[in-house]
Amino acid sequence: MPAITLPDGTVRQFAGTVTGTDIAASIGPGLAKAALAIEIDGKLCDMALPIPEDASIRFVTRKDPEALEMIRHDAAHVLAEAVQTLFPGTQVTIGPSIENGFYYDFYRNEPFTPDDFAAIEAKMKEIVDNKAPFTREVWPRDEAIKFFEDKGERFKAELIRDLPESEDISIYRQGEWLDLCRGPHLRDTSDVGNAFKLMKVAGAYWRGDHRNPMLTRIYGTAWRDRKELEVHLHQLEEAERRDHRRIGREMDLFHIQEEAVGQVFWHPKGWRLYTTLQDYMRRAQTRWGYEEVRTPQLVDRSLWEASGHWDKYRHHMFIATVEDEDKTLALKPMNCPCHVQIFRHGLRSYRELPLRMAEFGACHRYEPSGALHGIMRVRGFTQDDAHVFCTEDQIADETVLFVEMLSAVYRDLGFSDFRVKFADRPEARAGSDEIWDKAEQSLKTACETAGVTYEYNPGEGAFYGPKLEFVLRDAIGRDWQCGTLQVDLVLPERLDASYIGEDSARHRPVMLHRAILGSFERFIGILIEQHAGKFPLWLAPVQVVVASIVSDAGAYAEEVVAALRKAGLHAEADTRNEKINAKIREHSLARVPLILVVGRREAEERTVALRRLGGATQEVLSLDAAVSALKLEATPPDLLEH
RNA sequence: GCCGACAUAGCUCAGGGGUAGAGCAACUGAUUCGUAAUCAGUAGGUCCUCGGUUCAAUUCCGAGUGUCGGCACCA
Repeated sequence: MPAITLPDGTVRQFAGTVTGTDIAASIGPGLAKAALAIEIDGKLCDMALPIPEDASIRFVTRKDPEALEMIRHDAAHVLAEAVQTLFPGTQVTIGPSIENGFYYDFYRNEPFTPDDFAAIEAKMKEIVDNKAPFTREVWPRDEAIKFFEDKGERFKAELIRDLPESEDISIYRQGEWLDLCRGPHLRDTSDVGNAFKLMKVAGAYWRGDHRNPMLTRIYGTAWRDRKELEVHLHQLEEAERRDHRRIGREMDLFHIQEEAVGQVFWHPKGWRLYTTLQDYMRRAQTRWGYEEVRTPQLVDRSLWEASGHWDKYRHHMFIATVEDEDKTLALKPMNCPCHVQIFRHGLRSYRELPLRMAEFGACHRYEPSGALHGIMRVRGFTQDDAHVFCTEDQIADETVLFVEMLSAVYRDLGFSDFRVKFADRPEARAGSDEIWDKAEQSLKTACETAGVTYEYNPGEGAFYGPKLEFVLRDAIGRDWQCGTLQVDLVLPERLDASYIGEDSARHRPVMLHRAILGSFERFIGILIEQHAGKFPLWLAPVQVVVASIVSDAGAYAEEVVAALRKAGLHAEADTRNEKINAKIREHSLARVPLILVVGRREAEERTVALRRLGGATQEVLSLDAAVSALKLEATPPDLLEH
């Protein structure tokens, strides 16, 4: 006699074991039709699952987030059935739901191509239209393994073998087809609906390990209805329009070419953006008590051996030799060992700590070819790097200070939203467990002091210490890891850094590695995509174009430009023999934030007609008023008087 | 690095075993115009590189390089 408690608190008694389907039917035909799944005591289950005992339940309908996830998961099953029907001999592996959709990994000698999509999608629609119920069965482990092995499905058999003994081996059937699956699933294949689309094929390693065979993965997107699908496809187009590689070309900011793979040729406008950002960061560093340094690009192998990088990262370092000298040097992949050299040059006193040493450090790393991506992932880049040499007691205060600085910088650059992840010891690491215990504990304490809440990112720390990762979210909801704060008790030891304490004895300092932007290249890529190239005025490479209407106003336009430049603005004159419509269109497409239109009238009255990017209206100002207003408006946020 | 796709004018792209095509941009000329495209003309190419097949390859085949999408990697 199970008593079923509904979300509104009412309790219904049933004569014997019931299912979600029974309960929904007993409540009403509307719900019976709408309920796709049932949550039993907080656990999402199939509608058809028998409920023998008292339980609190809740029905999941198409509008619930869980339903969308199930639609995607079911779509993956439907995809797998379609593929195995059309391409016999293909082995199935796994197919989860993911953000915006699903994928399924197959093993097949011949990989799929997007040309196969039409046929696969057609077959999927057929399967959906068949309205085949998803039914759950629990099989004995040995039987399941034998079944899949006999079918030649060695990946599935391996999955079952690796399931914990305590777990049921559940099999879901949909019509003729079946798959090992934890579930839960929707009622039948028609619940998947018609708002799905196959998107791309890709290679993926079995179980994510590059030593395993390569599978062929088919990605799809799936939604509740066609309208949601359309919105998603539209967002993808929008993201493509924001692509920093495209905007970089359109705005003439930078390029990359074959002779310098993974390295950026900054064009004048891109470099202006870069230096504006660098100037800003330099001011921030000064304000927060950093000293700037500069260290060599090429450093002898012995230093990298001492730091441990040679051992671990040699294959990712650019090595340089000269014919006349028997030496091996490496382009620095990071700055920390060099900063330690400055620290240990001469005796340091505890009075100097915390010592904050910053460098816009140009680094080179031989990134795997497949990792390269525009200017976001490159082989030559510049970090806004710094190392804080301090005592263990100072870690907490330094963390507080750093989080304060990072928040201010992100806010000034237009990012208000960021999360923190705590990455602890990786498998391959330097230093004893004791040291790691200490480093992780002090970083946790520091987070508490700084009021930083974080999520765990297990095993993702640097080889010399745990780290905080600062992940910011851009205008279209994508996450980017930029900032980092790492506690390092290993390198000071390895590179023999010390200071004289109050007790006149030598002590090891702690090293905090930290960056806010990460790398300029990557961060500028993010900035471009965040703003879709429409930068805030202070960052815009061309801030103002003065466009003349008639050639008689040309001289005045030049005069306006000169006045703006004198005030420190990046201004250009457009006195070409073109119609004003054409000029406005062109500079608007070039994402110039401000256009000053000048014709005969403005020249006579010494005024300008100000038009803002995207705006339909204009504002007529005197030249002097315009110059001082724009100068103020173009002031970097950290230099504004509050 | 691995799997797949792609590489044609500055850009976006079409084409195809036998003089290489469009739009935009560029250049020249005319036009002097009031808030998102004035008109006309001209020029522009090792069809990524190297090899093979062929009477003939930019096109077909192979290798390499690069880019793109994933996977793996990201000190």
